[in-house]
Amino acid sequence: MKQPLEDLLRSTLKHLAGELFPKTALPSTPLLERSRDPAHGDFASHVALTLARPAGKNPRVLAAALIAALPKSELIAKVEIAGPGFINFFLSASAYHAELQRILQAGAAYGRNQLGEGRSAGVEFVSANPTGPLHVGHGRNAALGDCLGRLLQAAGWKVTREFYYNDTGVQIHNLAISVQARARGLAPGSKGWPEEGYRGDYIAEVARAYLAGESVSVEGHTVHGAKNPDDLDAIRTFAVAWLRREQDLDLQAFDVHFDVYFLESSLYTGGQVEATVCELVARGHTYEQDGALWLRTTEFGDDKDRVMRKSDGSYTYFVPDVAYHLSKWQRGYRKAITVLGSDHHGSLARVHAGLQALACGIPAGYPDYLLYQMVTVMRGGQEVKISKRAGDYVTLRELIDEVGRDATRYFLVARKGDSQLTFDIDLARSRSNENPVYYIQYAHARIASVFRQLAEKGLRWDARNGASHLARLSEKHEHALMVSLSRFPELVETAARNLEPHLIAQYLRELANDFHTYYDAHTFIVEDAALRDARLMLVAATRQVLQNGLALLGVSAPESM
RNA sequence: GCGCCUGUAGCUCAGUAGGAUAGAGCACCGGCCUUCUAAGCCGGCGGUCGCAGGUUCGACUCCUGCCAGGCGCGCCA
Repeated sequence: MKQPLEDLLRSTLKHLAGELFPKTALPSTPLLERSRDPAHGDFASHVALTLARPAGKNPRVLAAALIAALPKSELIAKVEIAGPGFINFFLSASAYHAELQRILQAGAAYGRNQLGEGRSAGVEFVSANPTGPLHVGHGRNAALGDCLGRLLQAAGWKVTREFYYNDTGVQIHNLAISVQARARGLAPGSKGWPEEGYRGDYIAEVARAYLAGESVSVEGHTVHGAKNPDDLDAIRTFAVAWLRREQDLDLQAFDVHFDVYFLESSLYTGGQVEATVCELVARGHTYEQDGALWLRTTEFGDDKDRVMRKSDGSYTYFVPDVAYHLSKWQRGYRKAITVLGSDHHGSLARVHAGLQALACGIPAGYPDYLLYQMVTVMRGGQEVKISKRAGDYVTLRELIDEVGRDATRYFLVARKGDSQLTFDIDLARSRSNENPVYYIQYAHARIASVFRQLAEKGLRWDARNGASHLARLSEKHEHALMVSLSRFPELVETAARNLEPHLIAQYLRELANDFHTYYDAHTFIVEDAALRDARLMLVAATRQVLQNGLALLGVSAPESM
């Protein structure tokens, strides 16, 4: 709804450019914004204020000239100049009526846009190493990444969800020797227990299954427990598969699914790590010092140079990181997003620098990062310390079991990533009625109930009749609701562009509020068929947008509660 | 010491690429169920947008400097 008006305004301005104001002064930023105060109309433009200085004219004079040049449009009922030179647009009722019809015609597609133009986007998230169950922080990552994927799909991107993990290396070695110790009957802390071992009870479970010769199927292959506690390779393979499967079960319970599992080890076996280093050396961005090979990342905005190959000949983790992100580009992702805990933000500059040093056409900001701050968990009024090795931490599974999938997802995406999140389990559990997700779902359930009631009364909704009597929707609550509905596509666009899923959560709460207010103020199932059908049209459109919005969050839209 | 992030109502947080009188929820006080689900609605209370400068017609928003908190600064991953 905003776009046609924006286009109209911009083309009018282009027409006036050079005559009323210098051509170069035309801003590329949006010219329109939603008015906060209904007294200011539906949309407001401050373009006259912006142009006043370069034009050397009074903004109100500019505004008047702009309005005079504006072509007639069915969308616009009235245009006013206000204050120092704001232009306020009052949309016609028919503009909103047309939008209602658009919502019902588009259905699940309402709100989508073509920002991505069908290009390929890779969203990498969770990417937890298979050394233990997923915890709350992974939950935030999973919720953000999955919603982002949904948002980008809605914005016309072809999205691939990718999970990157390491199946070798130090942490995995610790995992293997921990399972081995358990298999030999050792308990954490006892004599012979490895210093860096993982102490959680789940390790004992892995050891038990290994000794019992159980089999594990994950990512399309099956691993059998070799039973032999001395075979560390077999233990490692089994443990990795076991924990990967556990994670997959958690993620499935969270309704999060991946298209690609990418193993860090494949970058070594496939030669990409070696190739990346050779390329960087060939580009002349490296030097040797103290027996190590360094990359001059400072030439590309990093604050210090980085070691790529240690003096013992092995690579630092930073090299596969670069090779991995290079592979994203090579695999066709024109947009790549890495969802990452902000405690790892130090690696951003390095990866960006490494990719730029390769000078292979990757744009400067590639990949995008969606960083999120730590989640602190409160239980019994106390913070639950997260210590993976001690095995004492809140798992994602526990949260889902206690709070429910919908509420957990909603909570974890409802806040901006860059603010810290306190997840109070007791509150979420014992006072779940106050949870905003129920408020939104309740609006949807109420609508479903309205249509059930209608059927029970032997009535049916005549959509065509409703469509021809939309002029009957003249109450202020109806107008407010129509305004909110029409904002949805703008929200999807902004949220996708800025990688901000929380905007959708925020919006849905407001939309639900508009609906509940309307519901309490007016009865929908009235005698007057014209009014009834028109109101049900608005209600049906609300249901559709609630569904579409909840779908973006991966939260269900229940028919009853 | 350096870098990134944060600081908005008693608490938890929004504030959509600088716009008009800063908004929700919770908490607290007071109203609303013989009528489509009260998991709801309405009203009230509550603010020096961390502090100080600067840019601008206009700053919660941009810049600088301070203060406070979180995270990160290894030939660890």
